[in-house]
Amino acid sequence: MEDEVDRLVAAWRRERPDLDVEPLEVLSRVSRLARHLDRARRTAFAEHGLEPWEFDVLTALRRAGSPYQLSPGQLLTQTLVTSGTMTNRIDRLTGKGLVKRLPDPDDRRGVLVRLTDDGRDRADQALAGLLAHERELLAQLSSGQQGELASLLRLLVAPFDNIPG
Amino acid sequence: MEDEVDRLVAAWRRERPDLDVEPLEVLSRVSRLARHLDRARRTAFAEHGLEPWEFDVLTALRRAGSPYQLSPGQLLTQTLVTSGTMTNRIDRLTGKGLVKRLPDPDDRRGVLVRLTDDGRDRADQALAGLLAHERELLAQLSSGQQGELASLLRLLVAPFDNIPG
DNA sequence: CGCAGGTATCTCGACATCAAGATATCCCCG
DNA sequence: CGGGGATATCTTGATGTCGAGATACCTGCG
Repeated sequence: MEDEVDRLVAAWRRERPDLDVEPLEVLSRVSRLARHLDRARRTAFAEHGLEPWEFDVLTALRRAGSPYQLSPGQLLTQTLVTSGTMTNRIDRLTGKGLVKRLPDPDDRRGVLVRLTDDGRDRADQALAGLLAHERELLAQLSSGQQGELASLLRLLVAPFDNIPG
Repeated sequence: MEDEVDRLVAAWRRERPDLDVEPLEVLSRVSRLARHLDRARRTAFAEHGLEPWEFDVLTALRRAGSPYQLSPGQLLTQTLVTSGTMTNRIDRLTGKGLVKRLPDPDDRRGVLVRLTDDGRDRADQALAGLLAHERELLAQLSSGQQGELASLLRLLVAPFDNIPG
């Protein structure tokens, strides 16, 4: 089955036969797939009354384990947004009663963001819903193919995640 | 080499051992990699005085081949943005002298967006720069691995691209 | 002890995006 | 030929994000 990137690459080969556009076969597919996934996630979360960005923050806290709290700085590295964005997100989630801010007892510059009980339940429900949707998308691939894909992607992501940038 | 998704999955297995979080191995990596790529692209394009969204539009027109023109609607499907966004983008690119709007001779509702000579040169330069950067990122993978990765990704993207959504 | 540099978070203004609706035009079918 | 639904583009208002800078606090060195 052909996809938009096949068409895109074919067009470049016609218009710019002097260039090697092979990298696009991988990286344009990653970007486009991510864009489609964003839309699908938005739909999936709407069933639980959450926005994708809310899910990202709540689940980061949920994963931290009891007492479900992290500093804003830790949340930054997990969600790949800037500090201004995170401040704003925490404000809004606080307004919805899903998280609350506590002073960090060990560092008076710092703050700890903690999940409320309601926030925890929402995160758990939305995660289950998301996984159900994602399993459908991945039904295209055998279990072995999924593992292989994950491994190849890891090779590309690891440099970003490990060499801080 | 471990990445953030490995840590993320391990955390879920600890916190929610009842759930099968396997889908995240693939799809969370796609989302995170796309996010890193966005940042890298932003840096690469800055060398040519372009924003990523400008690149997306200009290259779509460039790929169309002489006379380098498409309707806004055709640009929508290629760039995965909404119509309001595209109107805004065309306005701004027009202001920078990189594209111009022409009436569609065959449909008075319609418009054709055409690349200017300057826009064409910018697109060509930025593409060459982007490919150079992307080749570095992909140096982690052998040629065979790149092909395999591209094929697996195609399986996931194709349903979105072919069943209009 | 005191200061310089680093770190954590927040503030602010600019900007790009989206969703929904408005407007103009097309096209098929009766 | 005329009306109704589809289509193409643009408008509007709300919102989320970013980048740069401000503020408060920590830390190590002299």
